[in-house]
Amino acid sequence: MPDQPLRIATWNVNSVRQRQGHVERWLARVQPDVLVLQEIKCESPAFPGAVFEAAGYHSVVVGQKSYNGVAALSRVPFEVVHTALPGLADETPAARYIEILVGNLTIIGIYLPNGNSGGDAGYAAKLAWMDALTAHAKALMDADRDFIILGDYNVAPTDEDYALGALSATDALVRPATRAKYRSLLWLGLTDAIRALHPTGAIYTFWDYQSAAWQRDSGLRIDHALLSPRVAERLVSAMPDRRERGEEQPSDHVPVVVELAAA
DNA sequence: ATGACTGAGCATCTCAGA
Repeated sequence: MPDQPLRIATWNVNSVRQRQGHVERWLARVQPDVLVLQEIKCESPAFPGAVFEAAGYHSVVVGQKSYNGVAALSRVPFEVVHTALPGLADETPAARYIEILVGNLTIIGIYLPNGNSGGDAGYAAKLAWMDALTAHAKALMDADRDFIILGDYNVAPTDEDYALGALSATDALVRPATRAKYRSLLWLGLTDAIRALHPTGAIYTFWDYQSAAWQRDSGLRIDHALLSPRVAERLVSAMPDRRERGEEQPSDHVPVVVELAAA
């Protein structure tokens, strides 16, 4: 079955219950085919799926109390493939991973651990999560699958990806070990959708609530969409939707939208 | 030198976020 043109997006909403109206309005305005959400911050039964259903989107939810939580919304048919990152040695994994299949395309939504809390163990858990993600992506590559991994990576890949002073050099989002793991993922042969089309310049996806970060444009580029090789050939556009950060009571992240041509 | 937002939850403080 040939793949159709697709508009695929990711958005860390920082509580889906606080941002339900924002998401509804955004779906109506942008009309994505698939939207993956991060930091829904609720257990699955509390997810406002009926609201999105009324807007034409089916959903799959991987929730937990208070923290984390991911979901996928789709107006096209899909199958749920995984609700946790395969290969992660964690008895009770946090709700950070959803993998669905749309036609021949695997769509993976991730909320990668921040790594700044929990001391050395917390940072080690971030790196372990990245290792497991890379191993799984390699398995998909070896199986010759078409896929896109998008979401909140909590990694600013280069110094161009955060505003001067927005982070310290020792922050878990920019530490050399963090960036090395990210490059290991990229170097499987994946394409960073935003940088493929916009190789240089400040392009941010997050602005802290503190210190008037939005007003000063003191942002970070930490939400990414990585494409497998054949999917990268279909890439038409990729850009954060900055407009959402200027809305009332916004999330601190904005959506990132990727458009793919038909296969 | 400093500034300090937001959300959830056994809640008037703590943890986490980045």
